[in-house]
Amino acid sequence: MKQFYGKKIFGLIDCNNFYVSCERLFRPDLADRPVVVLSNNDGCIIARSNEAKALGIGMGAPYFRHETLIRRHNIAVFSSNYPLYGDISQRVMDILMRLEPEVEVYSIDEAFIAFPTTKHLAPEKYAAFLRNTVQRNTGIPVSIGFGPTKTLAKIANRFAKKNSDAGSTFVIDDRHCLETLLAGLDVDAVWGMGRRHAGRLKKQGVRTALELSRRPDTWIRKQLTVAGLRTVMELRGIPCIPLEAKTPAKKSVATSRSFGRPVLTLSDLQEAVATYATQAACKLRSNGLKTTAVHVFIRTNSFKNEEAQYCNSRTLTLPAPSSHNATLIKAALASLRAIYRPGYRYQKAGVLLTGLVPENYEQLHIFKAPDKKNILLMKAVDEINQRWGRNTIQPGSAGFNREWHYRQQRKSPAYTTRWSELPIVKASFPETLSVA
DNA sequence: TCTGGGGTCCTAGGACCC
DNA sequence: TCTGGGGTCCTAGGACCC
Repeated sequence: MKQFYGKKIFGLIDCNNFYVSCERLFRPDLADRPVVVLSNNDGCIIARSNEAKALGIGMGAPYFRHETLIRRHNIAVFSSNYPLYGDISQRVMDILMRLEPEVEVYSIDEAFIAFPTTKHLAPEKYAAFLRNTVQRNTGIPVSIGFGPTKTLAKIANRFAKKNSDAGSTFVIDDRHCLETLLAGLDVDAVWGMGRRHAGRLKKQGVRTALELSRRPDTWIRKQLTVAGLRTVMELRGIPCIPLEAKTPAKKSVATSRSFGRPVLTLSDLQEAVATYATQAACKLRSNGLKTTAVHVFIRTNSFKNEEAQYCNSRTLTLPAPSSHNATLIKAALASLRAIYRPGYRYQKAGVLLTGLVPENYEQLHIFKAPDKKNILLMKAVDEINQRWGRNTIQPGSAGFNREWHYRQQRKSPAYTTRWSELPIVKASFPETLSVA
């Protein structure tokens, strides 16, 4: 780091087309074929291989709009397989954590690292080493960007991705390199500048990241609030967003899904909401948390202009923090009954838990002793479902027919997380092989 | 027929208190 | 009967991220 010497270097390691790369791990026959992965309910395309991108398939594009193109080009299509992606992600992160003391797991497919400039004398070489290690040990290709701030590491990473010939790594290491890069970068490609911000900036004549970085602070603050100002400082090479190596405690937990078909009746909605409350409660327990507020929402399909629209939500505060299925279901269903209106075609429902507290935090209810039996019961339920599959034991209110349940027609096996779905390898010896 | 899900942070405005 | 300013807390909505 020539001009940035003496400071910290931030690195962003980003798995290339992560979900697609995970699917390809166990399907080497797909190495050169275009591949896409779909969102829940097989609705949108949320990951594309480079070949699929080249065919013009955009991020988040509705699947049904591209069906013809997909057939014509023999594109492989997968429903999302989160247990698989989560497991592979963990393996990638484990490797990074073995090599670096400070790792921030930023998302399922990205991690930041930070180290003093003196630690690794040639960042270019170190980036190549990291990349090769992850590739060799997991089979997942990554791109790596280094820069003097997290925002600039993000930008370096973007150029690394485009630069697969140069080893999929890129280092921003002096003022000239930085300014050349920013001058060629659209504002909406800057981390933290979403569509709204970028639109407003462009109206005011700010088109590139370099132009943005040269605007006065007061102007930025007014247009984009303090978060925007932080981003601009980072573009100038001044670190404002620290590395967070310790995962902060969760503040909310949500479970929501679109339905596989429109839902009209209260009883179907009740099954769905009870199911989501159960899943959310399970997430709470696995994070060692309890909730104090249960929020429920329902909504019709806003893409259907010709249909009557309705959406509503309600929050219920619990008398004492809880993570017990029955308690959360009861609260969620009470809210649902209050907001349900007949005569609409509902498309989505969800349960959001907020006001989370650690499970050992005992805000005792005046009239009720803590229910030890329930705690043991939930523990047993979680262990059984963990071992035998998610719905082995479920509350009756979550329903058994589940006609509203979302579609997932093209899911790959849970190759690495279920014994029954492990890939099978068959080896055969060629006849000419002589055994000594 | 068919358009995802799960998060965080910031701000403005209202309620409330002294 | 009339009247002030400042502070805190909470919530809803908007913006962003992957």
